[in-house]
Amino acid sequence: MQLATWNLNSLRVRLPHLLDWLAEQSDSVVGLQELKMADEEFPFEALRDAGWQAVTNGQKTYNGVALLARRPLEDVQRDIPGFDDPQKRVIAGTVDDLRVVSVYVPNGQSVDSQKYHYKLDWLQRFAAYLAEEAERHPRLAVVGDFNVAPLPEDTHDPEAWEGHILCSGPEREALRGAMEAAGLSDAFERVPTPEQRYTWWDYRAAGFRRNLGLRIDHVLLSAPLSERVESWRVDLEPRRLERPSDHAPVAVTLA
DNA sequence: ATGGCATTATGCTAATGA
Repeated sequence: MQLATWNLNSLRVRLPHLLDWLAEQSDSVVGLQELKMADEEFPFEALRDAGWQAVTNGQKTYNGVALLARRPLEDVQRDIPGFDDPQKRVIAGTVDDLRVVSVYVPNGQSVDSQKYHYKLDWLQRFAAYLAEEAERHPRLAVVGDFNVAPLPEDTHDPEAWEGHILCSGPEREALRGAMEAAGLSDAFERVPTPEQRYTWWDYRAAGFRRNLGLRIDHVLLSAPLSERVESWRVDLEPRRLERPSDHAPVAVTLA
């Protein structure tokens, strides 16, 4: 089976891309981010017709996350319990014996901005939540847009990005701390380094054509799942289409 | 250092993203 994640940057605009991409995916659980759409508008019917169940935590204009699966999604949890946050960034569900979380971590705007501190606080809350989820669910997968490039080589220009938003020390430490607290490891690190590792490219300055990308979308796995990783890939085809999302889908296959 | 491009909305300018 396969675990995947895709920040769509508007489900309304990207629904045709999503349906085309889903048609090529076999047994999968897919996390989506940046739906920018309220749950009442979510295209449940189009997805059901395509063979996918969906659970959503939507929001108008900003944020919004979902989980898709070909099999029933149960025990659905929206948001981080006990954290009063109006931004819809988390949804969790269970498919068979697999617990999956779809997350859209705050962007942070710029280092030391108000949004940056919100991001760091948010990651602390998320870490505590993941630690609890990991205790409850030995087979835990956390997929999404983490808005953190973990390593210098996860950017096209490590010197230029060093210390900037998505790459600052506190952000990287917060992500690593969350992973350690929950016993999660990056599926990317379980496979030989692929030729293409970036998952996001700036719309501006022909970022995709020049491959000026970042690796900020991740599939994190608890130990029992980590051992089952067979491959990690980023699908570039949707990024080449007209009016693409600025993110490409990432998929990890498990034995 | 800035903007570059895209999406959305108490819309034609401003906020946000990464």
